[in-house]
Amino acid sequence: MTTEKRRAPAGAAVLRGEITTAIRAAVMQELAEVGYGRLSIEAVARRAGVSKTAIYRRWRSKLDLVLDMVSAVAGRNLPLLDTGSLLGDLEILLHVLARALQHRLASQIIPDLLAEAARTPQIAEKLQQALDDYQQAVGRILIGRAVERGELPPDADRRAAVDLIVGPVYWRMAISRAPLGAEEVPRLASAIVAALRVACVRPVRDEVEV
Amino acid sequence: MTTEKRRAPAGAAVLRGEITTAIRAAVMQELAEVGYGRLSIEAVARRAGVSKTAIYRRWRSKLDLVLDMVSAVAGRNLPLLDTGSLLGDLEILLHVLARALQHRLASQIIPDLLAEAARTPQIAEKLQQALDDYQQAVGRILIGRAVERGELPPDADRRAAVDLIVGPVYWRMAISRAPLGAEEVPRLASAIVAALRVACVRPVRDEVEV
DNA sequence: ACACGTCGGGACGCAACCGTACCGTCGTTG
DNA sequence: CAACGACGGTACGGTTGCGTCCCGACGTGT
Repeated sequence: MTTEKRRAPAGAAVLRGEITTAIRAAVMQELAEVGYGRLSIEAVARRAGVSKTAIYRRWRSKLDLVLDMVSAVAGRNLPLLDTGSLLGDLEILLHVLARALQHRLASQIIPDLLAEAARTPQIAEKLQQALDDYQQAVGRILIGRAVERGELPPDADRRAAVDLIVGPVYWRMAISRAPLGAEEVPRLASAIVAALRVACVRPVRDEVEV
Repeated sequence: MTTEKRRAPAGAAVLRGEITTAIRAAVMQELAEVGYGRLSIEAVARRAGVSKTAIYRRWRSKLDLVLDMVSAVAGRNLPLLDTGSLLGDLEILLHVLARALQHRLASQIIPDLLAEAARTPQIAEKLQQALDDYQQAVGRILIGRAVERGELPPDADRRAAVDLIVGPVYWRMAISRAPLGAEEVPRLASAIVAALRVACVRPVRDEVEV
């Protein structure tokens, strides 16, 4: 192939960012409205006011498109302030979670993709990775700080901790779909602290395992 | 219309139970495999080895079909043994939950339908109803007993209690999709008991905590 | 000012599914 | 034993979405 002089694309021959943005927004809307299973490229194009070709030029398939969006959203990790106490840190975290899950888009898309992950390995992988990162962050920062302060034993089980922290909020907001009043957060937070103190006592059994 | 003598359907003119059963099984399989969004009557018919007509004779639409199955499954409430202590009751419940969520069909169908509920009012209604029943059962029986025994204060907040009990298990099994070893249950149970003791102190506000 | 070359848009063939109408089958009831 | 009548199965038109191809438009670099 004599690709002697290959000028870089220029002029109208360049992806217009505004259109990419419009597509991304449309995907979010569609994802929330019909779910991943029924997500159709045509509907996305219609909603974005864009041609199908515009989408196929950017992503190879529906899966590619969604995977890209997931990593974009999941990439940014939440900042966890250090309030000086486990209880305070926890309250902040719960507020952030509750706020995030209050958004219509999030509360529809997240459970949908999590369900889809059970049957689409690529989605599962991406989400699992994002989830692991998140869990590690929570475990390392939140629990780690508490251990340093002496609020929790040093051999705390991070996985169990994350279950206890995130589970109730997710259940309440995304499954039970009942609002979590701001005034309920402190009580929930202190309950979780109590649970963590108990749970983080390592496998009592006859110890042995590391 | 002279509907004078109308003989009751008989002979071959009666729904064959075996076919109904085959359809139900096929729906479960399909639901797990492609989800509600992509559930197609044709695929169900194929898998069940049955004609589409057989399905349309029994249910008016896809929604009807699924709603029927949901109420059939959700109808049966789990028996909660009385072990004599909140901790014991809780361990039993957690084991039951973990066992139920271990089944492939359940762990795929439940999150899928819960996500779908966010956009299909009828499904939401059915599931919400089933969920409410379940939550009430747990709250009334499990928490109720604990209150009678004096393990929890009488004005316990059942909703918050259910969040703390079910949330972590659901998160672990259905979202994080990590197995919950039987040896972890006791620790989790005792952690939840600790949380309940704290959480069930009603809206404290400016009151002296116990 | 020209030419380059990618862009967005519309159209097309293909495949899957929906919901219905029709048709021969079959077991019970009188 | 004969006739009833709903059964299950096939066939059909209509709709929707996929993925591709071709074309005119357009704006930057030479």
